Amino acid sequence: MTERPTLEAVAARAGVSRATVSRVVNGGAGVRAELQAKVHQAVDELGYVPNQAARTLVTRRTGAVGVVIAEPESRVFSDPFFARQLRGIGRELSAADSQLVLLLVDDTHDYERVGRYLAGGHVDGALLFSLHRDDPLPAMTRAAGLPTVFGGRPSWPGGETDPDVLYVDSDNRGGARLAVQHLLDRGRRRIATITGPLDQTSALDRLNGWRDALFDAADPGLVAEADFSPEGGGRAMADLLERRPDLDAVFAASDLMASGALRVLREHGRRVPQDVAVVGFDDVESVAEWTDPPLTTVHQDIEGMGRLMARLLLRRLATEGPGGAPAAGPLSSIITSTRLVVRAST
Amino acid sequence: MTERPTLEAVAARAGVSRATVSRVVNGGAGVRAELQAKVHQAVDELGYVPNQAARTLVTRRTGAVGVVIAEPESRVFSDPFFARQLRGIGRELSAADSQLVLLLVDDTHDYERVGRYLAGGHVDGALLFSLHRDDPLPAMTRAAGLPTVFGGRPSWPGGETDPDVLYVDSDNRGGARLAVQHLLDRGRRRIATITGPLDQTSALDRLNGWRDALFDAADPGLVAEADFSPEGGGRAMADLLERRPDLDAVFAASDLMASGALRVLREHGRRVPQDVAVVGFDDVESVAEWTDPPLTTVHQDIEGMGRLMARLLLRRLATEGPGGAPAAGPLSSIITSTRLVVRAST
DNA sequence: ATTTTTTCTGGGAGCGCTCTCATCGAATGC
DNA sequence: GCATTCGATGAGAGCGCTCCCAGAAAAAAT
Repeated sequence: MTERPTLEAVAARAGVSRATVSRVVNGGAGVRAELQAKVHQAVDELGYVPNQAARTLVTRRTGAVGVVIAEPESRVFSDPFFARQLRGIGRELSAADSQLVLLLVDDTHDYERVGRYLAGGHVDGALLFSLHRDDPLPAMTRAAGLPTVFGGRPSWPGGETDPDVLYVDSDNRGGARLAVQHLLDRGRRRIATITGPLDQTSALDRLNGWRDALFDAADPGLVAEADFSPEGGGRAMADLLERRPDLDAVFAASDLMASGALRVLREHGRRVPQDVAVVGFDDVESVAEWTDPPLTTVHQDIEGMGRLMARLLLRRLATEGPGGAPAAGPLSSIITSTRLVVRAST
Repeated sequence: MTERPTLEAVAARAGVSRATVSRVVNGGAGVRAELQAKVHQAVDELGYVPNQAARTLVTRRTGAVGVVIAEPESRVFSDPFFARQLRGIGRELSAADSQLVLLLVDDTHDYERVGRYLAGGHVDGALLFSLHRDDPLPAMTRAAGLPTVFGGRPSWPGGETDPDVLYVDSDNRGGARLAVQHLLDRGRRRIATITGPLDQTSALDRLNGWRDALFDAADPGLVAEADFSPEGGGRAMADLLERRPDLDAVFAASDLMASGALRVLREHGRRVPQDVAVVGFDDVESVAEWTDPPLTTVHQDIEGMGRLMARLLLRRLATEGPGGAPAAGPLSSIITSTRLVVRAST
């Protein structure tokens, strides 16, 4: 590995000062065109690339944003939800010329390392996702003073109302109400629900939406908790069929779980939608459109949520960082709306 | 965001010098226990976290490794291959207390940003994956003098024999031979193949393995190129059925493509394995064991390959970096073996 | 022609850390 | 008891960069 050239070297070669090279490298404002050309030539000849560590040390900016997903890889890579959201984030950051750094937290031991990474100033801000109750990450980024935006409503006490806590979430509760109301409109009366892990607010909110719509008919015996996976959804469905063989509809809190439920219903000889109607949540095309029958589901704009998260963080960085504008109006969390997409499963 | 404490502040509080605090923070070798305790207390009280940029500036180490995947998110997140390999890498890096930084290259514009990130000294080394022919990344990391390990045999001229180029690959060609030989042993004679994108060496090698085993029977009309996806595999299968309705076996260069092929065969009323035998490649349980019928396939240890890549890179870093041991024997690329797993599709 | 203003450019401090080297006290050897 | 060695500590240089400020040069105004 040959020695990497420094600003100094470029300056010497171009016959100018370090300061001038620095100006040129950073846009060249206020430098004569002639000198700029000289500097550029020297940069090319030497193959100069600025040392980010040195730059970060003085500017306090890294140009990178950390995205932390606290789920086992297996889920991150199998649930299209993450991919979609990540794409939205990536697009937005890319447009702002920021680098997305994806950090996966798999086992507990990783928390410490990731925390150190975040607190160590490797990134300008953090996007945290899919948090479960008591996740230590929010406390970590807060202690580190790292601007953070959450994907999904935070679950800790007061988190929701704290103006310093920014999050992007979809209207889970409203969406769930929509789904269940639709089932009621179709004449269904014994409507079960398969929930996500109830230590996540999204799962909890969807369950509450189900309760809202059913009032007294919200029988706890019609609730089965799963984990957002197809297998979990299948198991929950089997469980429900055993407990309440007379159920005539199911609201699954994710498309993936709904797909598992559909399979189990088929195995039990129940026809969908004739015997049992099924509604999902997410509207991930690669799942909802390809199930048999295609799934009625609650649509949320996942990629858009990712974009919003990124945009919110970028705006926060722009106002809080050094040289930032003095707050162009307060930032606030965002709840995106949902809508029902009716296909053949209801 | 409150001012973050510096080493200086900790030193002042503990009543020692900066140097001593630095020693303690980095392991505490050669510092009296009494002082160590004092320093630790000061660190805790102040909530001190070392500034990585400053540290990196002098040590030239970041403690992070960049993993670059040059595929659209949609593929990265739907092909279990990446997840598995990533897990292997993550495990190994985690054990070495290094941070995995995942960089996704989606459109062409991203190359420049990722290149800048890699060259800018954000990471100590890079792991590059799934490269297509003429991918600019290898040239970038080489120009930046960044230690790099490749996933899959490099495709550029001389890349394979250059001792400076390290890669981990499985014996794709041998595996493909195994698969086709197995089909021959089963008495099949018109054996088609569905390949991956032929600008990737893994796809090319598997095609060559198919040719090896068939000799003269390797009819170009029995080859269809796809893209490693189920849909692509399905399309290729349909294509083959049209061109060679009398084929009696298919070797698909990935399990995902095989699954698509199985679906299309079923739709065309061909029974597997009676009418057409199918072999895949990868042995990703979540696919191969769940197809109908379960898939005979070539097994490769994907997670193990990820671990090997990481280990190779770490070893390279240990020897090349500042203060590195003077090369504990030369490093070399690794080809892992494959084996056939026979299930019900043949 | 002289002064004032405006543009450019360079000098130099300093970001927070590590690491070499000199220092100093204590422990050891004779 | 004095010279020698050794371990623990601190002083200080410097990593590569940005950015403030002063000074030089050019342009504009008097």
